[in-house]
Amino acid sequence: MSDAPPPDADPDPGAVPPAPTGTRGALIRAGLRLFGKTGFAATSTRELAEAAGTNVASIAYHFGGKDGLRRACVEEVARRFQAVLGPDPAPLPDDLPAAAAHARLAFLTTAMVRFLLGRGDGEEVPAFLLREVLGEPVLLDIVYDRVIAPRHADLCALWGRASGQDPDSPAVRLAVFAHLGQILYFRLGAAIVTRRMGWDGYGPAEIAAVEARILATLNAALSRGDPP
Amino acid sequence: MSDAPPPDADPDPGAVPPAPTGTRGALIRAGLRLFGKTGFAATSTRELAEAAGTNVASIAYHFGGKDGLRRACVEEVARRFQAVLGPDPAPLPDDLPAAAAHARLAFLTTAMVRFLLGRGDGEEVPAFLLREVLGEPVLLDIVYDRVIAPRHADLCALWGRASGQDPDSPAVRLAVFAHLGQILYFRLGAAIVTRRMGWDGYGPAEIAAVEARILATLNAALSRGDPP
DNA sequence: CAAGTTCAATCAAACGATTGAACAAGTCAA
DNA sequence: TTGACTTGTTCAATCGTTTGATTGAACTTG
Repeated sequence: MSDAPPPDADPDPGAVPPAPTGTRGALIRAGLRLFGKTGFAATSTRELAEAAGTNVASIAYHFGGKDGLRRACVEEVARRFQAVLGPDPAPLPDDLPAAAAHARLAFLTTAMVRFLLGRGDGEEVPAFLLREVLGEPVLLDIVYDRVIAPRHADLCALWGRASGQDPDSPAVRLAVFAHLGQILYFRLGAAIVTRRMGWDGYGPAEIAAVEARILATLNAALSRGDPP
Repeated sequence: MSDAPPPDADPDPGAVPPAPTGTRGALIRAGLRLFGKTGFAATSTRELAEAAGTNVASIAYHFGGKDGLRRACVEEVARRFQAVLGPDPAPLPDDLPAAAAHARLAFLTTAMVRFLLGRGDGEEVPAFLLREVLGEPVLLDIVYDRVIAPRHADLCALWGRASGQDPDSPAVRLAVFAHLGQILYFRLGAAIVTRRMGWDGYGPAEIAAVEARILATLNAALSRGDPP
C-alpha cells in the first residue's frame, strides 16, 4: 500500500509534482476519462483496467481499490490545474492600474475558454470535476482547497482592482462566480449549445465566437459596474 | 409494457398533462431525486422502491424496467417545465418596445433564479437534467426538443428585441446561453459557491444577492449592446 | 370473481475485491 | 560471471455480494 516514496526531502513545497507515469498513470488517465464520461458507479474496474491496458488487480495494488483511484484522479486534476495556471497565484502588486487588471482578466478569460473548449484535458477534466462537485462532499474538499479557492481569490483581486470595488466584498465574489459560470456552461452544456447553434463541435471559429461573447459581457460588467 | 393508455383523444395538444400520481408518481419522484443526487447507475432499484414506498417489481410493472423509469423521469422534467413556464412560449407581439422586452427578460431571470435556488423542484431537477445532458445522447433529444429549444428561442426573441439585434443571429443565441449559464452555475456549483461565500445554503437574502448580481450583468450587457 | 396492482422469493449476470502464481529487475555472496 | 534470493509488479482465477429482472401468490377494488 505504498504511495510514491520521496527519496529525499521536497526541495520546493510549492513545486508542481510530475505527471504520474506507467500503469499508475494509465489508470489515472483512464479513470479521469471514464469517470467523467459515464460516472463513477457506472464504470467497472474491468473497463478501467482494459482502458489502461492492464489487469484489474493493478487498481487494488496501486490505489487500494476503486475509491483510491477516484481520489488519485481528483489529485491529478488539482495537479494539472497547478501545472497549467502556475504553482501559486502571484499576489497583486499594489500599484497595478485598473486597466491592467482588466486586461489581465480578459487574458485569463480567453485562456480559460480556449483550454476548456479546445481539444485536450479541457474535455474530460470539467466533466469529472462536475460529477465530483455534484456528489460526495468528501472529495469536494480536495477540489475546493487545491483548485478553486486560490484561483477564485486571485480573480477576485483582479476584479476588485478593475472595477474599483473591495475584492473581498460579496458583490465581487459573486461577480467572479457568475463570470466563471458563463465559461463553464459552454463546456458542460456543449451538447446543447452546439446543437442549437448548428455547430459540429467546437472548432477554432466557434471558440472565437464564444470568446467574443464572454469578453463582451466582461467588458460590459466592468465598465458599467459602480463607478469609483 | 403498456404506457399510459389515453382513454380518449387529447382535447388540447398544447395542454400540460397532469402530474403522475400513486405508485407511478412516487417512483418518478424518487427517481428524479435519487438519480439527480447520486446518479443513475449508482441508484439501485431497491433504493428506488424503498424511497417510493413500494416493491421493486413495481418498477418493471409500470415502466418495464429501470431504463423505463429513467425515461419517465425525463418526461416528467419536461412536464414540470411546461407547467411552470406555460404550455408554449407566446409569440412576441410585433410592436413590443425594447424596454418592455428588457423588462420581461429581467422578470424571467428573477423567476428562474428563485425557482432554481429556492426550495422545491429547483434542487433536484437541475442535477438530474445535468446528468442526462452529460450522459446518454438518446435522452438528450427529449430534453432538448421539449425543454430547451422552445424556451431558448423565446429568450432569443426577447434578447434580440431588447438589444436591437437579429434574434436569429449567432451573437444573440450565444448571449442567451451565456446568460443562462450564469444562472445555472449558481445551482450546479452551489456547494462551492456557498462555501466560498461563507453561506449556509441559499436563504432569501442569499438568493436576493445572486439575483442582483445576475440582473446587473443582464442590464450591463443589454444597455451596452447596440442601442436602438 | 376478475382485472389491476403489489408482494416476498428467486434467478443469472456483473460487480469489487482478493489470492497465489508468474514475471522482470536488482542485489549480493561465492 | 554465476546462481540464489529479494523486491516490485502484473497476471488469470476465484470469492462472496449486489445488481436488475422475473415469477407466482396475495392483495385491493369494483
